[in-house]
Amino acid sequence: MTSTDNKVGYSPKSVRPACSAEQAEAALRMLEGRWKLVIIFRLFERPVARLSELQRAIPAVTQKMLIQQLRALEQDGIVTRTVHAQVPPKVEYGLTDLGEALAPVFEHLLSWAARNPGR
Amino acid sequence: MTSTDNKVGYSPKSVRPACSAEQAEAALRMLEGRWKLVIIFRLFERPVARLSELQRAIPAVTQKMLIQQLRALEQDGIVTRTVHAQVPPKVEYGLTDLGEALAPVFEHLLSWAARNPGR
DNA sequence: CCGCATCCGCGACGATACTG
DNA sequence: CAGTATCGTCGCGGATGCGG
Repeated sequence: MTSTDNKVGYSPKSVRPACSAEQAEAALRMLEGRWKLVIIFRLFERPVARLSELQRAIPAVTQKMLIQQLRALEQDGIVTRTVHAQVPPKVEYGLTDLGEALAPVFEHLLSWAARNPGR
Repeated sequence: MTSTDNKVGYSPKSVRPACSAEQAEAALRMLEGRWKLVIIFRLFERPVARLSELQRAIPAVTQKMLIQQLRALEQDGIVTRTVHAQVPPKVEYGLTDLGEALAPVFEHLLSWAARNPGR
């Protein structure tokens, strides 16, 4: 894929929709937000993570935003939230099937990240 | 810090990093924002688009945000901006090689969008 | 100690009107 | 047609408090 002659004959769309524009924008809405993609990315490398673990894995995020975005992701059926009623409290987060279905997206996103200059 | 404990043994569903976490988060930063992904998505189906065309394609976005996000994407080397000095003014936007490299990401993202319930 | 909610301040974002 | 200016709203960061 290193050849640049791929641009020749670039008349049609290089990305096939595969879904309606409304579905696409709806999907983008549930992935937008300052930390959602980062959270999902971390949940891929640690499928069952406590809140404190996610905090340690993503030091830049505040606890408030972490909880807030996790709840939103839970509402959208992307992450699971399991509360263990005990002392000290223990809440574990994970990915649903829908969340794990994002794996190929992240794989290509990460290879793209490795490709770009970073700026 | 980057030497995170490699507690392997996870199921094969995990995503292979393929790049550093810093690169990943840097990449996510340049794709975050309310409309950037939608704009890129539209630029895939219309590789050379004027501002008014993008406005028509994305009715929900305001002109201010459209220009603002396009400038940010241009700064990050994802979209190109071509000004034609004439009357009436004509400015065309397109994808750079880096932007077009996002194609596989969008393909999987769109198939994921078609899969999820939408909500 | 861990998970979570609340109050405050700022910057991103939405809506409208205006300029070249 | 492309872009700017202005104002109001809301997402987000920071700090604090509270229950288990």
